[in-house]
Amino acid sequence: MAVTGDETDEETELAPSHMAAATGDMPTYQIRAPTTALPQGVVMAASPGSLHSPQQLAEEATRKRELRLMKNREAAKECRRRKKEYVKCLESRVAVLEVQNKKLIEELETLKDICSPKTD
DNA sequence: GAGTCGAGTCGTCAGGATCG
DNA sequence: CGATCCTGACGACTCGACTC
Repeated sequence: MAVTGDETDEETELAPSHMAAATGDMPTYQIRAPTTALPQGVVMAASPGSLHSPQQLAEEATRKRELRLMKNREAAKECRRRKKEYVKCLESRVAVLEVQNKKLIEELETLKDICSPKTD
């Protein structure tokens, strides 16, 4: 499958935050970062003071919409990246806990053997 | 090879959360 | 309170596996 190579292995603390609100489930893996950086190639629109004709207003509206779509596109990508990372994090935690659980069960069996009265 | 299916990805919209 | 951010949901698209 031709997939975008956006895998990262950075160790980020994924802090569940607000929003157990609506449907409750799905904890969020949201990291509020100061992302004021615009996607490459984005040029800020002309200052609002310089608008005149309806055509210019329409162009401004179009520019705003395109900028919003572009930002949202990037936001969606980032959101999906974080979600993948969160899931990966959960999966590795599951793996660790499974090993831990297995060890505890083994330990329990050993202790049972030691403590159980011999019936010979 | 053509058709179908399931899984994955992407862009967009809607609406709640947050910020200034 | 308007602007912006974040994310679930949806539809469109692609790709590989499978069947005929």
